[in-house]
Amino acid sequence: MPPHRTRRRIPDATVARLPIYLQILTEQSAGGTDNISSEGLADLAGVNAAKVRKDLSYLGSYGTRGVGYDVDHLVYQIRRALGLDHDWPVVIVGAGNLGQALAGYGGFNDRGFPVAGIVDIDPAKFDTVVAGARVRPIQDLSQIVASKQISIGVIATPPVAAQDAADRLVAAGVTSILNFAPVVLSVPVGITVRKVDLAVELQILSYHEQRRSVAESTAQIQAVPSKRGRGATA
Amino acid sequence: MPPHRTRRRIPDATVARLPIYLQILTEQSAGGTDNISSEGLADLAGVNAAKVRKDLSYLGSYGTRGVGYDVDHLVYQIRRALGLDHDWPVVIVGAGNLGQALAGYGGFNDRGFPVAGIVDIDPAKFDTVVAGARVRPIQDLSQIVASKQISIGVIATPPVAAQDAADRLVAAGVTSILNFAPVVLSVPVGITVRKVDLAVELQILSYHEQRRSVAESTAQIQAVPSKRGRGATA
DNA sequence: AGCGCTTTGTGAAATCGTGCACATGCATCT
DNA sequence: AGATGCATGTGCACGATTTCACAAAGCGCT
Repeated sequence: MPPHRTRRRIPDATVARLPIYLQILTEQSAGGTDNISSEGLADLAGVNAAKVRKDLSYLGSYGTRGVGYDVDHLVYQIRRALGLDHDWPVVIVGAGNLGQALAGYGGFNDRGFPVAGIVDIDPAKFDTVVAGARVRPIQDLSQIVASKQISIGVIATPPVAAQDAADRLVAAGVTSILNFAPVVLSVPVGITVRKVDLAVELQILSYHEQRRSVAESTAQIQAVPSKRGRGATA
Repeated sequence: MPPHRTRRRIPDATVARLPIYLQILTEQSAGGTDNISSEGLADLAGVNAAKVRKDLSYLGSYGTRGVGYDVDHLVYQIRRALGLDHDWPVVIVGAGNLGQALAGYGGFNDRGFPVAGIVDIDPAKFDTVVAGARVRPIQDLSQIVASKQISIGVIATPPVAAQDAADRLVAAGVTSILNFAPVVLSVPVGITVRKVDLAVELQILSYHEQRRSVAESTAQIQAVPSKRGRGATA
């Protein structure tokens, strides 16, 4: 059996951090840094050094004791673990405000997720060109997915249309869905769904703001305890 | 002391789920349902009923044994816990593709986060009107934040400008930041940052897709084990 | 070649989150 | 009023994740 056989399952929490490391390492590589320690990477990512080492250990032993990690090699290994050694074309359902912005957002194409198609249910939108892609009728979805070997779909429809969009995507053969609509989708087992809800993010910030003001008004004693240092706060 | 004193700290995992419950309950309320059981809510949210009960128990004992929860009262309590009993105006930094889409995205205004201003550094964009808001120079940021009592800022700039945007927001007095730029921000302790990175989400999906294909090619034995049922997958 | 410095990789402990199982308490019916 | 049934609220066990702490290992210097 080949040396790089299927590694043991990587914990979800780690999978969620690997893209961050990847982004930082790519920047470092571009900046000419060719070696980095777990502590250096941890500082840049705003996490604990031990966590970085444990995360990376799930990929294999690619560091050098006393030295650190070779940046380019780490980039290669993380990309491989995440399945980023080839492009994953995506199809966007919904050509409204958000769908158009997503199609035009450079971050998709640049990072290995070219927009292979964008569909809508509204005939008024057909054939309008959004960021180089022509909007096509939702009836063409299956054909687009099949012909371009797409396995990832993005839902950018209004809430009421989201479940229908999901059903159509699944029927067309898509197995992963990124959902921007503020609804909980119901999908068959085996389909992976991730939800990004802007209002939810803001509401979580609201919670922290609210706590802040309650704390301020009730006690002057307890000065900001926050165990959080510099860097992103959860 | 008042009965609704500062409750004990709510776990992050619970805070992240409360907005989902809130959304579902709001829909249910609009649909005429006035009572719901933990199991009913759990099904709609795609989670375990015990988890729902435990989550809600952090807010207090607002259910009735043998009956369930009063939908409207739960909506009220969750809103209060999240600090949604008043609006939180937000300011958007960056009037590019994404910034414009965000400003035009109804989900902000509708859910208690009115866009109180949008600023950019590029003079060419000044005074263009985006979804009812006039783009203003970034120099006006402090004044906007101060005059409208803003505590939440949204960063929708290109990656290189994001740290500067964060510094300016913090200097202007903002204490919570929602960051859409794919960079790790460095902010003083006490500032809450949440990051939404579209590419990260896609990369996580990519990981699952990649696993799927590896699994398919190595073993036909192990049929999709997936302990995940219907509903959103993590 | 050996020594010492540095940083990895990983057991083990501590913490956090989840889900089960059931006693508790409310409402309804007789 | 008492009995019955049902769904909440929570103690407890389990699993996942984080953090600590240290032995193992590479590198450079003498």
